[in-house]
Amino acid sequence: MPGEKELKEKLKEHRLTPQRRHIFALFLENKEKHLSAEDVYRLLQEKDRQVGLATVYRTLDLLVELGLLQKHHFGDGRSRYERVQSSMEHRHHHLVCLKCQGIYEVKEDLLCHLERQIASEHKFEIVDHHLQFFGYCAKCSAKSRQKKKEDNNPQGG
Amino acid sequence: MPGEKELKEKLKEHRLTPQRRHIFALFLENKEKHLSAEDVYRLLQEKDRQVGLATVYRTLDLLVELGLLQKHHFGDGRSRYERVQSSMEHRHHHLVCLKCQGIYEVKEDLLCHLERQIASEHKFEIVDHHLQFFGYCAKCSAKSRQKKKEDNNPQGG
DNA sequence: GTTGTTGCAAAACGTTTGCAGTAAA
DNA sequence: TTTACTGCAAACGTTTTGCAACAAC
Repeated sequence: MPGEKELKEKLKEHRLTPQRRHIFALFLENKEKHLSAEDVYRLLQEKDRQVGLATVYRTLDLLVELGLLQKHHFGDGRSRYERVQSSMEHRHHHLVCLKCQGIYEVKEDLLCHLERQIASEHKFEIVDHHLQFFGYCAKCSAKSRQKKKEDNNPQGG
Repeated sequence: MPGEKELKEKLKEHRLTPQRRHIFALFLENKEKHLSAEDVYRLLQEKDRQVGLATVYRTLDLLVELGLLQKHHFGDGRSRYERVQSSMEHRHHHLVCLKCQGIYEVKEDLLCHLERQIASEHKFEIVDHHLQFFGYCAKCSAKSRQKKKEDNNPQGG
């Protein structure tokens, strides 16, 4: 399994169990996805790699602690997890569609400068940031414009 | 009550009830605070303005929908609400201390340019953004440095 | 008087925990 | 063999919901 070595190294005194391998592997297969605990549980079940939900939660916590995963809160009531790429690539932002709940990634990170400025101005030691843009994706935006049109001309114009 | 007119105007077809006035008033008195539903419930209780918890939740939802409050997710498992100032001032960011859970505000908004750029590049209609910096506030940062020192010299040096 | 709103209690939801059995080291 | 880990079920804290009583309009 690719990435197995990384997992083993990071685990250190922790044990390398099948459950932990399965969960980590799932994130390697879904690098761009933002999976909830429930997603992980369900996806493993579908692959006949059933892992108890409590174990899923405990493992996700552990992998975050080890720096292998990143935890996000997009405001839909559940936490979502994502593979942390190399530290170079790890900075990116999210576009959260308020209509379809889709999550899109923005690759650039243009906050380094801002981060330094804020850190020195506010005497706050920054270790991470989350930047989320809320709005409407192209698809939903088009639909919404369509609907507005219809509302203004209910007879159909 | 200051701001009452604004509430009445925004409510439109909704009804202006004592409960809604009390909750909105609480946010006018706590412009810089990030109150959870439980906070609102408890604070009103202390002021002999008891409102049922379910009503607190329903009202907070409504006030967000009306654009009077903003909902935040700082990752501590509960939603927090904050008064939306005039649209000019409404953009600001948060410093979340990972140690003491303190939330500090950064007044500037330097993302307008970035927002426009992302909107056009990704064909995403941005209506809001949340920018959170995670790290350690001055107080906790000092404590942490102190602790590290002690760990390196356990005999005390 | 009509209809939206409230408060309560119950339920739902995501998440955590206690514990006995299991398996990695 | 030791000790960490797992799975289950029960508990937890936050949020939502059904419903009858109530109050704003």
